[in-house]
Amino acid sequence: MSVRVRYAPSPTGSPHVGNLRTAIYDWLLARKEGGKFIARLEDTDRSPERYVPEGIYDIEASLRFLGIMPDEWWVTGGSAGPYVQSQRLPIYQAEIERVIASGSAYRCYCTRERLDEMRKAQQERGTPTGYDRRCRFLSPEDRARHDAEGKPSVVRLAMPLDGVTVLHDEIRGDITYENRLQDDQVLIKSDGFPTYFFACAVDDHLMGITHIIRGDDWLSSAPKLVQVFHALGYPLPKFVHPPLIVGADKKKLSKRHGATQFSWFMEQGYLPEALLNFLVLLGWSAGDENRELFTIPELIEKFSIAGMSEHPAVFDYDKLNWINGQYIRSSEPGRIIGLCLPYLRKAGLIPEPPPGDASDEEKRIYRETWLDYARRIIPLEQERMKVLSEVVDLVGFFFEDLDYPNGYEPKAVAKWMGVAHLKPLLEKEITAFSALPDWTAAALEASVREITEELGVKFAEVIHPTRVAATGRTVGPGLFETLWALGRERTLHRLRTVLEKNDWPSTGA
RNA sequence: GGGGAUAUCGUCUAGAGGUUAGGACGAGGGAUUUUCAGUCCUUAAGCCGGGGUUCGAUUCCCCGUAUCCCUACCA
Repeated sequence: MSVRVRYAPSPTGSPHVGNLRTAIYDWLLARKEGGKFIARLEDTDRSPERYVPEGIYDIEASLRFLGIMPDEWWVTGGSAGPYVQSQRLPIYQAEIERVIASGSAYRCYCTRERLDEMRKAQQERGTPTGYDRRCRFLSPEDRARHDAEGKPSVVRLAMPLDGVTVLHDEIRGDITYENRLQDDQVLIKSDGFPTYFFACAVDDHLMGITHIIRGDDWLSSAPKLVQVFHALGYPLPKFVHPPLIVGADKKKLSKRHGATQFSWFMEQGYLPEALLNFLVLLGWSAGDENRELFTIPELIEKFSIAGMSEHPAVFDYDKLNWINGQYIRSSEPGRIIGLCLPYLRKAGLIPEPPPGDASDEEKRIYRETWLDYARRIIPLEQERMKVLSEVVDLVGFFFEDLDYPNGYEPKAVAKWMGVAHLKPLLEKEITAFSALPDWTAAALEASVREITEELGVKFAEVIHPTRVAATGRTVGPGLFETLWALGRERTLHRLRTVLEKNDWPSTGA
């Protein structure tokens, strides 16, 4: 039987990174085994906090971003649809009637109040909590009476009262649970919607799912799911419970650990392959290969359930940044430029492009003024970026109108704009740069080295003040590439401005 | 309270009944250099505890401990 795996998110907003890691595992397994990757929307919880209709777009965007497109899902359909649980109600209805008729499930008329009180009392007594099964043993007459009265009800699983349920997890092996300790799980809620357990079993069976891959947090309730499969008379798929992703405090990763929503990572400028690479490694390893960076084809080839770890993994933002930096550095500059432009526009460093119906002339000017400039600059910072959004801070000084000393780092000014040889240096540079036949990094360097000689100072004593005068800061790409990228006009303008406005010590004249 | 899972450097992990317990992130040091970054070299850092099995356990078993997860008409 060919492998079919599913990613089953709930539309509660932008998916959690742990959730997407599971999707990645699903996808890798499907690709590795030549199977199908299916996505199914689990929207059976209709409470306003848990049902965010727009959340579905975040899910789609995340999958697209990562490049892990389902073979069958609600967007494109498929032979086992519909792939949205709220559209499958009649299916659940038919199946639950069958299970009730078989005696493996029963209607429960207990009110929430009674359930709450019962639980409270159990907690106070220190006894295990759980439904007391009152309705399980209702007489047919009582049952008929409740139904006749139109009492609201839920349907519960009639959990076996003794014996054990053995779950074979592909990562951890056999796990044994005592049935008497399992609750009579609600399968159909009073609003008619199925709960996770029921919908999951029905859908996974009907969709031909061969491997249920889901977080470790499902492990303790797994026997209930297994019994639902039994009650329905379905064969069991394979179960895979990867370890949880946790925060630095070892607790299940959540909002309070910082960013966990996938959308945040997309906004920050993490590359898809970096995120995928990092997430895969959080709970899986290629074995004896001492390597952290894997291409997607390599991951598909090497992936296996056997390589999955069984203990939780702390989400390490530092390592993610390192991996992302690696991918940024090894990307084609053109790609990075294209990805960075939106950040520059958003920050107001470059304007929005002219509209489609603008004149060719306008478009040409935009391109030459902004795009060509950005194209010169961004590659200079490529090896410094950890995330794309950093480009704004990194290249800001290229775009901003520096009007000395406004926009200059005070510390940089204090350190270098008071040195004795600054004035002759600037004067010589302005003269030399104006006359430079070719505005290239090499020519600029030759020129500055010559000036250094004339001034009789160390190279560093020329480099640093020149950098500060031209950029307003002490750090950045190599000085000559910086000046080259800045262009002759901007460079001269900035040097002249410093020359004019600097607070020169009185010369005694 | 009950149940389940897990335990190798700070973090992600590899590993085998006998190894100098390997790699990576991060941290420290050094080199390169015009700064930062990068790159290269380098250092420190680990088998939870106690029993048992065994000639020999970090590795296998048991117990303990710790941590996490579940304990909803949420998934």
